[in-house]
Formats: sequence, structure tokens, C-alpha cells
Amino acid sequence: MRPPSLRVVHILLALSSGDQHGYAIKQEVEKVTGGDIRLGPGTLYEAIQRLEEDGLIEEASSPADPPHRRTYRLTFAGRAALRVELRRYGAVLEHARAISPGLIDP
Amino acid sequence: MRPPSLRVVHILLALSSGDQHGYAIKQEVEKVTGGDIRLGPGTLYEAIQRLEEDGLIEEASSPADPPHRRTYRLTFAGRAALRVELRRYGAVLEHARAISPGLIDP
DNA sequence: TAACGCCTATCGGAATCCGATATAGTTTCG
DNA sequence: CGAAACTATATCGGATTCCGATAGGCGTTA
Repeated sequence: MRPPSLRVVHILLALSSGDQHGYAIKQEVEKVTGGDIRLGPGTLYEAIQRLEEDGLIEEASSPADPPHRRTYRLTFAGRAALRVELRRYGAVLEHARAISPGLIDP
Repeated sequence: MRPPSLRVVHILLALSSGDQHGYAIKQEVEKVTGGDIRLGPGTLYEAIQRLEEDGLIEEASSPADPPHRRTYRLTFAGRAALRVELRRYGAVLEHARAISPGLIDP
């Protein structure tokens, strides 16, 4: 299991504040990144399958949902993995600011 | 050309404050990440080749260097690509803090 | 010269990316 | 009503990237 890519981090983050189904995740990610990160169907659903296999998300569909819709929730492990990756980003940024000020901020 | 992975961002960052050869990059990345991110030879040299092909780094070896050592420097495009990716990380972190406080900081 | 650390390179299997394609249900609107 | 557009999921296939294993060459030191 490789560390999640930025795309996958966005998927996890979209689930961090509430359950979502795949298509809604896609829309939210594209919205919050201003279209910077897009998720084609291949990327999206294969990533979801992988995350479920790895236990970072789990299905949370309710009988009230439309039958062909699958809702997912972030697991505890998923939240932990998200935190780890965000920390990595924070560390890179901190280091970048330290050694090369003017690279990010201007 | 896909966006650079976190590993590759670390390679670019290692070059942002001065020219380096591959092995020195590897050592610096492992040092600054406290061993969190390791670079095996395959990852390292293939990434370097790709970055050179894409024009993000260029060879900067001098005749004074040992003959089998290849030193690289970050190009203008490389610095720009690094900046773009760091901004993405910053944006994710900002968003994560906004929607899910307590995910990162505690 | 043997051993060790430095330095680069390639191979191959696995993982991931991602557009194209397919399928279906739902909503919108003329 | 019926066509178009949107929602929603799934799979295929080629390309890219990862990354450990393997294999060198060079320089220094014992």
C-alpha cells in the first residue's frame, strides 16, 4: 500500500466531514480545488475500491438510498492515514519555507 | 507529464538551494524527512531522468567533478513546478484546517 | 588486494493513473 | 411524451510511476 496521492488525499478529505457517494466526492473535490484536481471515472472508482480494500473507507449505504448509489464513510484507519499524509505536506512546506523563503509566499 | 509526487517534490526541493548529485539528493531527502521518505536507486535515478527530460532539472556537472558523478541544477521551469505543487499542498492543508479542525493540529 | 563507502544504471513486477467506453436511472424542458 | 442532459457506477487498456533487486565502476583505507 503506497502512500495516498494528492488525489486520494482529497477523496479522504471529502469524506472527513461526512459520508458521501462517489460522484458527490468527485464534484466536491473539483469544487474545492477550483477544478485544479479532476477525477475521471477510472481514477475515482478504482481509488474508491482500493481504499475500501485497504480499510481506509467502508460502505455506509442505507436502504433509503437509491439502489444504485454507494455511500462511503471514512474509517478510523482512514482518518489516521489522512492525518499522516497531511502532516507530511505540512513538514514539506515548513522545510521549504525554512530553506528557501520566497519560494512559496510571494 | 503528471504532477510530481511527494518524493519528486522532495528531490526538487533538495535542489532548490544548490546543485547536487543524485546520491547527495537521496541522503538529504532521507535526512530532512527523518527517514520517512527513502529513495531507492530505481526511484531516484529514474526520477532524475524524467525530470531532466521534462526540463525541470538540467545537468550542471563541472570538469572538476569526479568523472562518474552527475550534478544537477533546478531550472526555472523546475522551480515553477515546485512552487505549483507546494501551493497545492498549502491549499489542501488550509482546506483541511477549515473543514475539519483537530485533524492536523492536535 | 580486499573491503567498504560512494555513485550511477537498468530490469521487472506491481501499483497507479486516467481517458474511453458502457450502462442505467433521474431530471429537465420544449 | 420524448429527447437531451445530468447523475451514478463499472471496467478496460495503455501509459506512467514506483521501488526493490541487481550490477556495475570508482576511490580510499586498512
